[in-house]
Amino acid sequence: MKRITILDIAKELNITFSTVARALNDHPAISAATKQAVRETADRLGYRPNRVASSLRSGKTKIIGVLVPRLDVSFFSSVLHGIEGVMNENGYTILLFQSQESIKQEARGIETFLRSRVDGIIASISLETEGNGSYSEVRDRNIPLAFFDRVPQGLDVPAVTIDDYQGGFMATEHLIKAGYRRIVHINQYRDINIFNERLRGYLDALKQYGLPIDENLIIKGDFSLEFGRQCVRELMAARIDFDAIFTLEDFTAMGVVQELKAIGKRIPADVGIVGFANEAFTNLVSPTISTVDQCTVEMGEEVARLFLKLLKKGDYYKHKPEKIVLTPRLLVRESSSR
Amino acid sequence: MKRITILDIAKELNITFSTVARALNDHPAISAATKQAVRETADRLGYRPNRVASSLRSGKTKIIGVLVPRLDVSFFSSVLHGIEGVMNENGYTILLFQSQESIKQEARGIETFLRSRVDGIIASISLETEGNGSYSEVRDRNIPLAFFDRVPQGLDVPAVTIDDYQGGFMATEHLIKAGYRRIVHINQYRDINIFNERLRGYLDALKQYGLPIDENLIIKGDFSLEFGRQCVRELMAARIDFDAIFTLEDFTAMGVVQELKAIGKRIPADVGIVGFANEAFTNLVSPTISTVDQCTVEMGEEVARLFLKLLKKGDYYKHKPEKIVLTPRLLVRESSSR
DNA sequence: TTGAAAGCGCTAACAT
DNA sequence: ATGTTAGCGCTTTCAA
Repeated sequence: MKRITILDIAKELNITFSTVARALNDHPAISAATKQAVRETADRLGYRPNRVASSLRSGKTKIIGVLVPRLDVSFFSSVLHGIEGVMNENGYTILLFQSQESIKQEARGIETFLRSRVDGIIASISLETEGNGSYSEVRDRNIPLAFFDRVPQGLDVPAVTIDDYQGGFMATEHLIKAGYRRIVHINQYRDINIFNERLRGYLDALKQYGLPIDENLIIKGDFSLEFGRQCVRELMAARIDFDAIFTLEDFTAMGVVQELKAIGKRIPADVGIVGFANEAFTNLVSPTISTVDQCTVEMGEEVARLFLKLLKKGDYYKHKPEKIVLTPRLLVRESSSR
Repeated sequence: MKRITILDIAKELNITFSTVARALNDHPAISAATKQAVRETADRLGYRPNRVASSLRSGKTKIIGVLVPRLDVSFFSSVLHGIEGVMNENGYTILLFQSQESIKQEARGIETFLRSRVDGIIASISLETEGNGSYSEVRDRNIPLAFFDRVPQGLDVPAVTIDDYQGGFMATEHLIKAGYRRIVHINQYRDINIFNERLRGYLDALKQYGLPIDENLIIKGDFSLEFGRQCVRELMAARIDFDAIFTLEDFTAMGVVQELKAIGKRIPADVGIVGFANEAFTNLVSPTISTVDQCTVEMGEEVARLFLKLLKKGDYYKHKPEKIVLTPRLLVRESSSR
């Protein structure tokens, strides 16, 4: 099947291709009759506008690059769901790239986006990324850029995040108000802003309620269910006294719950638990796990909208970048209700 | 910052732009010295090849359109994770579109892909799609096309699926062997091939083990946790005797478990449960739920590889389309172990 | 209201 | 080993 171009339509109708182009783009100077004829012929011949050609000429691709760490993590796929939904409604298509949490792969993604001449980039940085990664170059080329959740520290760019500080604070405050006093916090060993913020929230809540800060209660490691179990084992082995655990994310909390149940601790009577992320399972397991909801789909939609605003403004880097901070929702469930 | 083209590099070095183009593409006829000089200048000037131009000229975009129902469903985001991983390694980028389970939106997706001149399309059809949807047109245009999991019935195309028949059979057989005799099956009201296959597996297992088929035990509805609960309530209200339930997917199974526990039934002693999909929570709840694993990431990787083979062959629609059927894994857990 | 013509940045056939 | 040339299919300016 031969590829139909505006030239073929023009020949059919004995007009020039530029008239066809204008008719298809609903140019005001073209007569209704011509437009009608052009559209019918286009349909009849099975014409599909060639976006590649139009992009080359116009310099706009109507494509947005989205760079996420990995899509088998429900947080990122939910956000992507939100981004795609809004972008789609506004006539943009998503070019997708996973960094797989690798800084090198992240750089490849940006390179690909640059070569593909995307109209802009939305990203969440990899765990390995330090400083600005390859993002300064995007900025230098005046390509609009927005981040969600994980934002490079050094770059003053538009971003949508949740208030991780507040999330950490709320979780801890809730545990304190429920009467827990020796609250363990399991964090991550890497220097990632959002994780540091949750820790800061934890510390400030303790301070505000006059509780001592005990370094023995602050654990850093990698996050996983297994790590949660290990933490409990180590706390017990070291005979460290505790009556609650606030974890950086839900899988760790799940591990904590499993191990505590295994050694006969009652939840929430003996130990209160709060996780982070509102993974689907937290509301299905027994006891249901209290957690902090990160408004994933909303975050995606917000970053997409913020991005569209940015695109309209032009001069992306001349204005003060807009930052949207969503308020996390504390979901109190059985694991901390006593 | 001015956009650098091969012409700028050529001017710097006093050679022609075609030499530059060849040097950049590592053409054998170009001297090592020239290549070296060109690459250095390209780096120095911050040159990025323009893929849009190269695509227009070459007719290849190195972009694959991926059309999925929705990314907030973990099945699809996991498969996409697999697809992107393999495609990425092979130099392809993913253009993403969600049909949101709507046939109209699905058609828009295909239209977008066609206009974007993607090198091929990988898709899983929407629940609304009947017949071939808009896919016949893709075929007519000789654009390579492959499906995963949900495949249009009428089109003979390459596809990766799991053996849903076998999944249904294994689940049912396992329940029979565990001593359950009155096995309910909760299915979906729509005429979707993969769902029908699971039902067929259920029926055949009953037949093979000489158990009667009781229409009262076959329920059709929409899938959700709430529907699972409702089914149990209705079975009880109608005083229908049953000792096991095999559901079409895990959330329904979860609802079934919750409702049964609520009315004091013991699992697996009184009622055995098997779900389908191996959602993350099935291994975390209590009792852990037996389920059928769909090999999601593997499915994505397989469909990507199948696709790459297809691309190499050319003449996509002249060969007999390859179909890969993955064997599902039955995961026996507490909910059906007695 | 329509036509003519230039050019976006490459690839690739042909020429030297 | 390098240069010349002709497009790919559009958008857009200028002219009629």
